[in-house]
This record gives sequence, structure tokens and C-alpha cells, in this order.
Amino acid sequence: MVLNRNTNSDETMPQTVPSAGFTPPCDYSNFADTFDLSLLPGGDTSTLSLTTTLYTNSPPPMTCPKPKISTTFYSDSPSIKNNDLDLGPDFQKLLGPELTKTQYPASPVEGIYLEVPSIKINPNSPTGSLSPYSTHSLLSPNEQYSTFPSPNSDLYPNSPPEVSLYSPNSYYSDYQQYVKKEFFPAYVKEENYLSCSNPVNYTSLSTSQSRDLVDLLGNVIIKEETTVNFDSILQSFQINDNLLDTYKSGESQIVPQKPKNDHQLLREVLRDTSFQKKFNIKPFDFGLMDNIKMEVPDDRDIINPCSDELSRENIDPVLNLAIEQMRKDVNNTCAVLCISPDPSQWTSANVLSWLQWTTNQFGLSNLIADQWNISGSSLVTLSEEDFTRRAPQSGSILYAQLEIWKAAFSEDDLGAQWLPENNSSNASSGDVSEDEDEEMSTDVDTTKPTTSRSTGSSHIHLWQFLKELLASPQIHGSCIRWIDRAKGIFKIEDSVKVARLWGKRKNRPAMNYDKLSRSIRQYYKKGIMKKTERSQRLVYQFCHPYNL
DNA sequence: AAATAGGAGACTG
DNA sequence: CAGTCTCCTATTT
Repeated sequence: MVLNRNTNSDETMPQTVPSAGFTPPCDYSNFADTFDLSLLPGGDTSTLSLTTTLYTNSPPPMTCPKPKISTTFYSDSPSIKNNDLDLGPDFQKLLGPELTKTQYPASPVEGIYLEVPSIKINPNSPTGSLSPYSTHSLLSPNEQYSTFPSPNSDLYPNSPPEVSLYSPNSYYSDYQQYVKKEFFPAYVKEENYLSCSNPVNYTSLSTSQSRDLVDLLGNVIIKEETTVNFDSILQSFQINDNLLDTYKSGESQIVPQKPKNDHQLLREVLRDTSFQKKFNIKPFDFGLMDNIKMEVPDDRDIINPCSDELSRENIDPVLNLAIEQMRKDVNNTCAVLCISPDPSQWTSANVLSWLQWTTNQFGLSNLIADQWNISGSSLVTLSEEDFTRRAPQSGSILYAQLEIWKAAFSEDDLGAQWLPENNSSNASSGDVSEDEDEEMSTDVDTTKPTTSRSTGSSHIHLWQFLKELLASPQIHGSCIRWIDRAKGIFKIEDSVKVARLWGKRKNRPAMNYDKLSRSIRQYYKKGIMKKTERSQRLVYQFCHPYNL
């Protein structure tokens, strides 16, 4: 974890700014979503090198009569390039191409971030003349963290804070919606962006809950400014957990945190504090963080040549270690169960064995096998609701675990890092594919268990593939996402990328959107897909029952 | 310029 | 033969 202090800014506030153009080599965001900070060991382990940055957005009053205080927790960010961050033509019109295009912030990668937007406008904004929105901190790296207002808004002192929890792993996709929602209500209406892509990770809280969180954030922020007492972070995440629990259980009040029976592996890993010595972590001295190097001699850590080498060492050591362990765990499980690391490749038998294994691991109640007689490609398209419908008690945990696996496999493709522990044969690893290979692939990998490898996704249908992409917004949300999950309406945000992914999956290097869309149009006749009533560009709709 | 629409033939499992 | 893939022309946004 490195604190990059933005020396260009003449603002007084110390800042935690990710390096510009930073492209993390891996997407650990999914992991981060399920990462339960309450697992972290107590006592002197409060020396962990977690950093909290708070940065603010300042929407103009006229577009935000009821300001929201939104909180984004994320401990990593997706490996998305800046050119993926297209906020749309309306946005560009308002902000000008320079701002929206090149100055969109690099992903704020390291640490755990608390985002509290819409507090107050900074009258001293150096870019204030550019647009009324220029104090929007996320749009201007130069002042990205330059304002540091109290969460207790003095702009709207009487408005009840409405707190939203955004998934850490859907930072960009949700952020687009967030921006549109918060700053362009009209635009939102027009395009139906009001529906949230991921209800599991998005919730509104009651006023009292909001105030609790805001109070807490206020304490954290005002006391510590850029560096935050780790206990406070823990506390905030416990609250966060409570809120999520509350949301999931449908209760309206904050409930005492239940002892968790999930994340066992992480618990064990994190209980072991030897990593502190290993990484020379010292109490609260974030300045020293610059010097922390990830001493991971393992050649599995060979970095994607196109990635930013510094990024590797910038990633929070704690998360890194846990992720490492998670990776090993998944590998081991693959070996034990003889299944592919790619859940979408699983046969129905694989699915069952994985479910059984996970159920045992977490001490969950037994599943009804009949409910789970599905292939891996179907499994990965299930929502959390689908999971809980089939397994009311354990659905959420199973879903979360599957998300981890999905992310893990995606990460595997990213940097060829997903090699089993004892197998360094490496399959002539020269094929570290291009920089943007953060996607699923079905490349034959000799290091993977051979069972259930031959068949599978080569026969996948386009509509299945699209649903697969849609099922992992944290990974593919930048190129395709649900607009209305219930109605099966989705939007292709990046046609080139989606086509490339499809071509990769089908081993058709010449695939492009022209051809892909032709295939989609074939679905019109077949009743698999249609255009929406009010036809919008790149927006399609699954017909019933394909939308399920 | 990019997306949409759909005809038509080729390819593949 | 189904399901694309490919190429194409015309039209719309």
C-alpha cells in the first residue's frame, strides 16, 4: 500500500491518491466483496496496513435536491482501463471530452475506501470554471481528494441522509449509474438507470441507520483525515456487515452482529499474524507503507508484462495474503474434487460435488440435490435470489463462494497465475496473453484437471454466454450489464469488447460486433431475444423464459 | 460513424 | 440440421 501524495495540489489536505493510469494486474474485487474485516485478528494486529481514504463528490444543488450520502467500500478495483470508462454522450456534452475521457480517475486501487459524496461544494476548486460539476471529485484527479468536508452536510442540514452501500466490486458499473442517478436525474429517467444492477449489494437504510453510519464516518474522517485508526475501520466494517445482514434478513434495524460461520479459511489465515513480521507492518505508520515490498518470490507472481509493476507491491499485503490463500484453497479443492477451476465448465455432477464440498466446509444444512441438477454454465448465471430460493439457509454463502471462484478463475486468465501449487511445468507460459485479458477464457490449460475439460463451453450459445457475462458485473460490468434484470433488459456498453470476448470463447478471432449482432438478430425470430419497446441502441431484451 | 435490419451462403459438430 | 459465422446491402440513429 502506497500513499501517493498529490504534491501538485495546493490544497492543504493530505491525500491518498492512486497513481494515474494505474492498472492492477488482477481483479480481486470479488474477493473484496466477500472479505469480512471482522475476521482480522485483534490486539496489536491493529497495525494492519489498511488505509482508508475518504473523498467527496459535490453535486450541484439544483440536480440534487435531496442529497444522498453514498458510501462505497472497496478494497480493490477492477482492472479496467480508462478507455473503458465511458460515461456516455450526455456526460461528455456537459463536461467536455477532456474531462470525461482522459481525466477520469485511475482506479483507486489500494486500501479500503470510504466514499462520501455530495457534501458541499468547494468554492476554491481550481477547475470551477470548467463546469458546475467540476467539484465532482472523481472526475478531476487534480482535486480528486482535495476537499474534505464533514459528512454532516452544512448544505442540506435538515435532509435525512440516505445511505447507500455499493458493492466494492461493481465500482465502475455502479459508479456510472451512480453518477447518472446523482447528477443527471433526467438522463436517468430516460434510460431507466434507476434500476440497480445488483440489489444484493445495494441497499437503502433507514434514517437512524444512516445517521449511525454517517456519524461513524464523521468520526473516522474528522479525527484521522487521511490515515485512519484501524479499529475505526474495523468498526465501520462491522457496521457495514450489520447493515448487509439487516438488508438480507429484511429487518429494519441494525442487529447485533451474528457470529459468522463463513470465511473459515480467511479466519484461519488472518488469525495467523506471522504475516505482520513477514511484511514488516508497523502500527499506523502509513508513511512506511511506501517501503513495503511484497516479498513473494513465487514465480507464479510473474507479472503480466503489460501491467504496472508497481501495482503489485501496492496492493494491500493483508488482502494479498488472504487472496493468495484463497487461490491455494481453490486449487486444492479443484484437485480434490477433480473439477475445473472454471465453474462454467462444470458438469452437473461437478456442480453437485462442489456444492456438497462447500456445504461441508461451512457446516451448512444439507441441500436438496434435485434442486441443483444443473450444469456449471447454468450455475454461474444464477442470482443470489436463485440460490436462496433453492437453499434458503445456505444460498447466500454458496453464492458468495461461487463468486469467489468466478473471480479466481477470471484472475487466472488474467495473468496465468492460477497454476497449481506443485506444478511448475507452466505449460510454456509464453502465452501470457495481451493486457486486456481479464476475461474468462476457455484456453486449454494443461495444468488444470483433465476431467470435464473436453466438453462444455465450446457449445455455448450466444445468449447463454451473454447471460454469463451479465452474471458477473464485477468483472464484465464495464462492457455489458443489466438495465432491468427482472425484465431481462440489458445493455452492451462496449460492443467491441463483448464481441472480442465472444470470439475468444468461440475461438473465432475475426468475431466483431457486426457479426455478433447478426447472431442476436437471429434470436428475434426464435423468440429468444427482442429489442425493447422503445428501441435503444445496444439495448436488448431476453424473451421469456430466457430472461430467468 | 456506428448501429440496426435482414438476405444469403458457408461452415461445423 | 441447428446454430452460428461471414459477407453483404440498405436504412436508421
